[in-house]
Amino acid sequence: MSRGNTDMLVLSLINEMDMYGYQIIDELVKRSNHTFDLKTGTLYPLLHLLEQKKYVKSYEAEASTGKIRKYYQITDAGRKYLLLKQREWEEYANAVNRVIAGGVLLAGI
Amino acid sequence: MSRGNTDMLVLSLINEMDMYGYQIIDELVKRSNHTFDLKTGTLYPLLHLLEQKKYVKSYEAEASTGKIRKYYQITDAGRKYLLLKQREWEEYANAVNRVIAGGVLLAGI
DNA sequence: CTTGACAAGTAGATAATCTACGTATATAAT
DNA sequence: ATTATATACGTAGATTATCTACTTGTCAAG
Repeated sequence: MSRGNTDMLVLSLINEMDMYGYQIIDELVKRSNHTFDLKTGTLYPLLHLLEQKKYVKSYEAEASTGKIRKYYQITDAGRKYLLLKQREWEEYANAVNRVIAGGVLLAGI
Repeated sequence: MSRGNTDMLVLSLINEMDMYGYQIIDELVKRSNHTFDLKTGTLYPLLHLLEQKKYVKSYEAEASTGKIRKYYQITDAGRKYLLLKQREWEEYANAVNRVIAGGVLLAGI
C-alpha cells in the first residue's frame, strides 16, 4: 500500500539503537504486527542509499552471538531528516483522514 | 511521499457525490490543504483503471455552467473496495505510528 | 553431511506517480 | 482584438520505490 516511508521507519529504529540489517527487518515485523515485512532487496539498497546521503554510518562489530555483524548508526543529519519526515508523515496522515472523513463530517452537521 | 492511496481518496470523494475529473483534483487540494495536488496525468489514467475494474462508472451531463462534463459515480463493487482500503489504511497508519513511537513508549515506562 | 535459519547482497521486473506534452473552450486582462 | 489564464480531458515517457528471485556464506540441529 503506501510507499515512501520506509526510510523514515528504518531511521526511527536505528535512532533508538544501532542495528544490523536483519534486525531491522525483524523489528519492523514485530512492531507493525506484520504490516511491514520488508524484503532484503528493499532494505539493503535503502541502507546503502542512506549511507551515501550521510544519514547513517556503518561499522562492523561482534553481535552477542559472537558473529560479526554490520551495524548501522544514525548521524546528526539523519536525525534532522528523520524529524522532517515524521512531521511530513503527520501532515499526510491528517490529510488522508480529512479526505476520507469528509462525508462523515458533513453528515454530522 | 506515501503512494498507493490515491484510489481510496478518489473513491472516498465520489462516494459522497458524483464528480468530474477537475472537481476531484480541486476537492482533494481543498480538503488536504494542498497536501494532495494530483496531476491530471495521475488522475485520468486512474479513473480509467477504476472504470475498467467496475469500481466506478461514468456518464456525461451538463454541469451548472451549462457545459458537458464527464461525471464519475461509484458502484457497489467500488464501495466494497473502498471499505477494504479504508480498513487497510487504518492498519497501516497505526503500524507506522507504533514504529515511530516505539522509542517514546519505551522511554515512557 | 544435509537442511534450515540467519545474514548480506545484487539484478531485473513491476507499479504508482510525475513531468511534459497536446487539444479545446470560456473568460479576464490589456 | 488579441493574449493570458483557468477549466477540462487526455496520452507518452521518465522516475522511483518496492518486490521477486537469485547468489553467497556461516552456523546449528537433525
